Amino acid sequence: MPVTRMSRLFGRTLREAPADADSANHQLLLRSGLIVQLAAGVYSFLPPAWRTLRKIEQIVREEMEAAGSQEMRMPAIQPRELWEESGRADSYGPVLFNLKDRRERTMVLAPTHEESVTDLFRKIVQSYRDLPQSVFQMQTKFRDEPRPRGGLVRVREFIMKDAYTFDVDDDAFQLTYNAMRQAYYNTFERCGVPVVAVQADSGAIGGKQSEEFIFLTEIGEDNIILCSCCGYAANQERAEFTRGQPAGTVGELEEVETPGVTTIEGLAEFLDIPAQSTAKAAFFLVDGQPTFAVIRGDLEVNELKLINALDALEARPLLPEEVEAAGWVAGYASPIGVDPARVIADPSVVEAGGLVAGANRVGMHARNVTYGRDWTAATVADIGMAQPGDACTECDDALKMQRGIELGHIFKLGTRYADPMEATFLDADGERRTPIMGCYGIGIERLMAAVVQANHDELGIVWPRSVAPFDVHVVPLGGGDDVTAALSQIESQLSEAGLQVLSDDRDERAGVKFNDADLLGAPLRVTIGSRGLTQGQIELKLRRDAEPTPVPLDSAAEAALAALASLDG
RNA sequence: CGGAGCGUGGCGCAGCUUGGUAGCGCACUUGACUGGGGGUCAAGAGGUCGCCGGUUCAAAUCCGGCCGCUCCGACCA
Repeated sequence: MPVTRMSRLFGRTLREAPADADSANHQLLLRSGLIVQLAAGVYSFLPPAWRTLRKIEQIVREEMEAAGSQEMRMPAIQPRELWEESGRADSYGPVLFNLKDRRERTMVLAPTHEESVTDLFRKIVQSYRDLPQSVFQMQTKFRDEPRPRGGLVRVREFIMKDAYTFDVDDDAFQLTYNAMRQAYYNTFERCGVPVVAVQADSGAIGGKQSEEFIFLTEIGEDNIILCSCCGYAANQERAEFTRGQPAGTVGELEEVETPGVTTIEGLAEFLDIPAQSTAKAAFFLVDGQPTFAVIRGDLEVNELKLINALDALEARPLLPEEVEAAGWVAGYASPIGVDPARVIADPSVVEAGGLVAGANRVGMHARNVTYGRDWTAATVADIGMAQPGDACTECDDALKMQRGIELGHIFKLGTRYADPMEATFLDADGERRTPIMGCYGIGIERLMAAVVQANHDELGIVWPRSVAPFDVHVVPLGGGDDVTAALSQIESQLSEAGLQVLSDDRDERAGVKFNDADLLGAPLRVTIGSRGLTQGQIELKLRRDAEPTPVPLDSAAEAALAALASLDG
């Protein structure tokens, strides 16, 4: 393997990070000259970064193949009709990069490949004898994200590993899913990034159950609810929680004057009652329909749960004028008298008994508002947002919340795509059946960012050996004949041993070379200087260690291999 | 899409309020010295000050419009 010369390396290190970079990984990736931004959410990956990305890809590839998946390739350019067939042209619409070919036909740049693979399935698979099937691809995908951010964390053009599986039934699927789940743990472990699997919402991909593999870090963009007692972990989007003691009252419905009181906090204070004794109304436009959501006053509505409970596609808070048009009084709204078909209630208000709610008149609230007696809702469902401190549904311990980055997401798709696209097979009885699909994604560049975030210090990156762009960073000091001779000996011994070697052949001072070596973060540094050579010694230093170790020049290569081997354990 | 901020040499920034020859640090080139944690000295190269328009004798600076980038939110594997 040829030695890479620092003087020839395409890219430069920076002493100061560009002002745009916020997180440690983004700053280090820029400072070390690994990535260069071209546009918002669009980056170039210079040679060392590309080496790392290929190593990550290879780990992913090995684990996918070990799980029985076959690598393949699918088109990035696709006719928009394919997306209309699955029904996602609209739901995924704004994220799709659209383009027209010379015949004015509308094409899209694929953001993901469920449609493509389902199309392939129906063209290829006819019999249960052909199942199960598992394929994967690592390709560039394109998403016109509303807001790229965090360096490589959310970008618009990125490599994604996606695997897709097809099984004859739920039982068979579960085996496939479990194997993939294990492959995910293996993959992240090998890349040196700790992850936690959490229950998640399946979002625009669709389907029934899904789990995200989260790297917990303060720079993450997802909120993760965790129970340190029993291990429950879920994205806040769908986390469940116990609602605590109801604080309802018993009595006749009666109105009470509450001038100027329009918030739950104000109401609780004005009437000297706990927020748990109040009902909160929140108004949403759900798939175009004004919807009245009711939840206990101390809780917040989780819009995603709301959408899922109503089997809807989208929701947003109503604008003030829309609230008025619906006949509701912001700040004093009451579910009493509202068409139950437009009301959705959280169990917290149903179970509580009498609560203080609005009276649908400015300046008036009502006491003892009781579900079932005074009002009802067509839908009663969990629409509450779990918060840190809420009780775990499994063990009643207090839940915690941490930020995290979603590195992988695995889904049970069920028949979400096979149904609309009419992908079927014949079973042993000659009956036409629909395959149970799964899909399994990993963002490759995002994973690299997580590797850096999880493996750095104040001086630079500390690459895990498995994905380091170079195994060894050789630093010759001075250009004396003794150094030159030892350098050439070491370089050839290390590269003949199969190591990837970066050699700093620049005429720079020691400090400059050491700082760049720390920044670039190769696991092992080999320092060759006259000072040591007079005793026949060179120095080895693991990047993660503070101090170098002198070793005899003659056995330096073996010592280097041993030092690297010590990292793999 | 709503809110905030920023666009001046490769990177980090000053200059703008009060219009008048575009500056500093790092990096880069050449030379000398130096040589184990971003060294010193000397001499250099490099910028239509994001773009377009306006005001003015004169615009980086004032005014209008647009574009780009970042952050918060919305949204989003």
